[in-house]
Amino acid sequence: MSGLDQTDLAILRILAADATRSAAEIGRSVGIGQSAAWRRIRKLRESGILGGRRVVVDNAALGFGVTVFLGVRLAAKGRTSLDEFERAVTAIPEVQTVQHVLGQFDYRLRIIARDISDFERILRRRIMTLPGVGQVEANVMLSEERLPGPLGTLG
Amino acid sequence: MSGLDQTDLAILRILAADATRSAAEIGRSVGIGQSAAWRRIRKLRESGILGGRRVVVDNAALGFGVTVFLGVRLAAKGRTSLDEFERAVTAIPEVQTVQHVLGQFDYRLRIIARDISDFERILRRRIMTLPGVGQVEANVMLSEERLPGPLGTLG
DNA sequence: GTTGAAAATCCGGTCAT
DNA sequence: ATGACCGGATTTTCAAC
Repeated sequence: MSGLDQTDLAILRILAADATRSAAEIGRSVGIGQSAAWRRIRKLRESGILGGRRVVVDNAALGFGVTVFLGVRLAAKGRTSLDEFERAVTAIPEVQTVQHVLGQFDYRLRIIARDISDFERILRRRIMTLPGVGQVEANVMLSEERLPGPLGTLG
Repeated sequence: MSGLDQTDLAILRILAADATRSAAEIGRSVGIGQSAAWRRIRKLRESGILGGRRVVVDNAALGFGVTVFLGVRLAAKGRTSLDEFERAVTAIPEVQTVQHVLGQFDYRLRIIARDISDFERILRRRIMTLPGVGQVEANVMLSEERLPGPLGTLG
C-alpha cells in the first residue's frame, strides 16, 4: 500500500525534525544522490504523506504568554448543534485548534491568551456564550515537548 | 518591546500558513522588495519570534489512523515524581506530545496508534505501568482543525 | 531504479539612496 | 529603514545509464 522503504522513512525522519535541510544534504545522510533524494521527496509530497511546511511561531514573543486547553461538553448534540458550535468557535480569534473528540468531552480547544485575566475574559465572554455549551474543563499549559513519535522507531 | 509593524505581521501570517513562499514572493505580497522582505524575515528569526520550519506528516498515511488525547493525574507529585514520569513517558515511541499542565490533570499526552486495539495495548502495557500514574482520561480524536489563531486578527 | 549536469530560482550579502 | 545588483547555493528539469 504505502510502498515506503527504509530510505523513505529515513528521509521522513530527517524532514520531520528540520524541514530546512537541502535535498543534497539529505541524500548524503541516507546514502543516495541529490537528484534521487529530491525525487523521493517529491513523491512523498504527491502521495500526501508529506504535507506543507509550516514555520513555528513563538506566541509568547508576540505577547501571548498563556496557552489553555479546554475540554467542552455540549448540552445537546444533534447534527445542527455540532455544526453551530463549530462555526461559532472557529470565529473566535484566540482559538488556535479545534479538535472534535470522543469520550468525556465533545470538543477540545487550544486557546492562546495574553495572560490569565485575558483568558478569563475569553472564557466568560466568548466560550461560555457559545451555543449549546455544557460542562467545561480548563488546563493551563506549563510546558510542552514535541517528540518524533512513531516515525522515530518505524522500520 | 516587540516593535512589529503591520508589514511584519503580514509576513508572519503568510509564513505561518506556508513556509515554502520565497522572500521575493512575500515581498510582492506585502508591497516591499525581495531584499527588504528577506531582512525582515531574518530579524524575526533572530529575535526568536520565528522558529524552525517543520513539515506536516500525515500519520494516517503511514498506518497510524488513531490519535488519542490522554489526561494523566499523578498519584504523588514531588519533584522526583515529575522528573521520573517525564523521563519514562518520553521514551514511549507512540507518544507524540507531552504537555505539563495545571488543573484537573498534571500531564496531557498526544498518542498515535495504528488502531483502537493497538491503543489499548499502549494504554495497558506502557501508560498504566508508568511510575506514579493515578487517574487517566482518554479522548479519541475524530477530526482536527488548525486556525490562524490571534495572528489572523492582530494589528 | 539510478546518476550527472544544465537552467531557473533563491539565498545572503553589499552598496547606494 | 529601502531597492538594485551580484556570486554562490539550491531547486527542478532533463538526458542518459
